Amino acid sequence: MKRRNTPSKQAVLDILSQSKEAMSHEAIQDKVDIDINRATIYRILKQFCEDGLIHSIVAEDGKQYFAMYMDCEGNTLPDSHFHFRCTSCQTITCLEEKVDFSLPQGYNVESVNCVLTGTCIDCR
Amino acid sequence: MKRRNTPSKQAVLDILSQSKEAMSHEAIQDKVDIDINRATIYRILKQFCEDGLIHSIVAEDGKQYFAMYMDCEGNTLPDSHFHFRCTSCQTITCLEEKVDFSLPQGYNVESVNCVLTGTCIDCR
DNA sequence: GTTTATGCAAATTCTTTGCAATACT
DNA sequence: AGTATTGCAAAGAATTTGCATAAAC
Repeated sequence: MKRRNTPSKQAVLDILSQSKEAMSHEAIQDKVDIDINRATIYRILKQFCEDGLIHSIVAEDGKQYFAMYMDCEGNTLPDSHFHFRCTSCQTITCLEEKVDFSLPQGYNVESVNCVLTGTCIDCR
Repeated sequence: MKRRNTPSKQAVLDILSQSKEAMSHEAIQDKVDIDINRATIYRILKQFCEDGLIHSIVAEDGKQYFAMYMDCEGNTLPDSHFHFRCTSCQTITCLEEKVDFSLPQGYNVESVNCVLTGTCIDCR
């Protein structure tokens, strides 16, 4: 399936590129300057994930959050990094800290979903 | 609120004690030998979590999974350990591997939700 | 002109809640 | 008797899907 460039995709990408935090679908919809349908946003995000443009994590609240694979300075994040979810300001940040582990032999890891929950420095 | 002992709670606890894996609400309901209402199971699990008897994690599928704080041999698991979710056999196992990280100063962690997804040794 | 994207509404799935009935202690 | 627990049905929230229309290439 060939991808097409559309205003909706561009808008979602713009928002995510400007965000230091991983955003929920709802937050993206709120921030986007044009009206995009909920389902469309979900489809765009899914596509971006498939294309490796962004990554998604699922937090303890059971919701998905999306973020670029790059931080604001344009540095690529390590494939598997920790995320921090602040229960006070509700933000989810990508941490520099890489997830490090060793598995029993024979296990094969395809994806990593690590979220630490608590209060961030701005909220304590 | 004082806790009472009931057949439903006992049944749920029995199932979880015998399981090497973290179980979804649905799996528990299927395995329990008596009929327990869905809502009741959720309430029991929530209570067990509050009491620190079991722990819950949320996997990438957005669902909650529950497991004892002890493994089958009766050894207590570390507070924060990795979980492994096999996309082939759909099981979620508590790993011995402890989640290890260091946070920027000022961050305060209350809970840890770490799930590695892939294929386990039995499924490759 | 084809094929991908979108909007809309409805459907799914997991989880929670209100409330009346039941069962512990 | 008094309070915790349960079942039932309905409500909620997040996400997905089918389908007709619109927009990209």
